[in-house]
Amino acid sequence: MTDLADLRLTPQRMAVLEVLRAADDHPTAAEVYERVRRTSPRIGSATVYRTLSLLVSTGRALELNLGDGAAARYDANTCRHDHAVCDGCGRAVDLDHPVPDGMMAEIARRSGFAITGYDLQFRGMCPDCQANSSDPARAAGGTGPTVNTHAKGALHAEA
Amino acid sequence: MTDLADLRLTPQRMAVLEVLRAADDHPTAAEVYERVRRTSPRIGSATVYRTLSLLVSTGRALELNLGDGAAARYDANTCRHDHAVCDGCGRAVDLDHPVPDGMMAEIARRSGFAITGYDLQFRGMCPDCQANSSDPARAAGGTGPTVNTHAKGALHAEA
DNA sequence: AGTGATACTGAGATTCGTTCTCAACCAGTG
DNA sequence: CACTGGTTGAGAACGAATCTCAGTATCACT
Ligand SMILES: [Zn+2]
Ligand SMILES: [Zn+2]
Ligand SMILES: [Zn+2]
Ligand SMILES: [Zn+2]
Repeated sequence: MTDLADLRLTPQRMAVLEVLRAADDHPTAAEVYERVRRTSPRIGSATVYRTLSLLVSTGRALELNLGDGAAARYDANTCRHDHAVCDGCGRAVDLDHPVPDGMMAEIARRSGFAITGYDLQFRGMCPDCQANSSDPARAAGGTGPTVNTHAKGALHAEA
Repeated sequence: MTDLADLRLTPQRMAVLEVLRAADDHPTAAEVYERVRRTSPRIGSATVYRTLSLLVSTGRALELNLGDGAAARYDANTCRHDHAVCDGCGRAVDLDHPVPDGMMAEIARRSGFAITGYDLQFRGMCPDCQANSSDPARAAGGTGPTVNTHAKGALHAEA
């Protein structure tokens, strides 16, 4: 990967990068901020946001938009990978799955696009939340996330 | 609170649904609001947001989170389909392509998740923006024309 | 008609994530 | 030492989306 030579390695940036590298989950910027403050209490949130986008734009981190409209998440695992997102607890686990190369070529051919990449997330229930599906209490460590209402109804006109 | 079995087809909801059905792009809530106001000037944005999520939760529209951190987009085409998003102009075109069923089963098996669905967006340059790529107005994304996974540019002092 | 129950609306306030502004703060260079 | 340019941090500002709540519309039953 790109080396850090072209970056000014300030203590704040170092702290952010270390927090991100130590994270096994996929923390949001706010979570990174919170963790960085434990070792660098004087850091400002603007610096964390700035550093995260710097890391992303230089290929040292990935920004994940898991599609639920929530905050962006950051991933120090820069190898191309996709995620499975739990509708219950919001956890996102890494997927190391084979991507059919022919599929992207086919899409490019049929759409006329010059495809440069793709984002793919699976959604479902993680094993923990499947076990606790009848229990309204949160799974271990779960940050009360997305209440997914899949109720169906019918619009009926009376006029 | 609201029992979805008791839904009324009010003029406001009618107007939102018609705007969405008439849209060939994938408008954001703000764009839907703007268009609805042309025929229903008294409508409030809260009603538009409420109606859109109502349409989504009752299966009459899809909410798209195209992953660039921008606003959600809405789609009256409720058939399962994916999108190709242009890094140049932001346009999102529908893709009608088959995703191998075996892939989802494999993901489910390996992750332990109970997979209920997936979100997939391709990114790249649409034909129009490819033609105008000689114009150095803006080339925010990677300029690589071939299949390249999330090419990251060198760090440039971001404005 | 009237009455009450319930759903819906719209204006504004509020929340949340993120970016911007700007004075102060280093780190180099001469 | 002063100069210069990148960096920081506090708070303001921003855009998207939701919430609050009083007022309105529509229903069921008389
Ligand atoms: Zn879960
Ligand atoms: Zn990951
Ligand atoms: Zn384009
Ligand atoms: Zn579509």
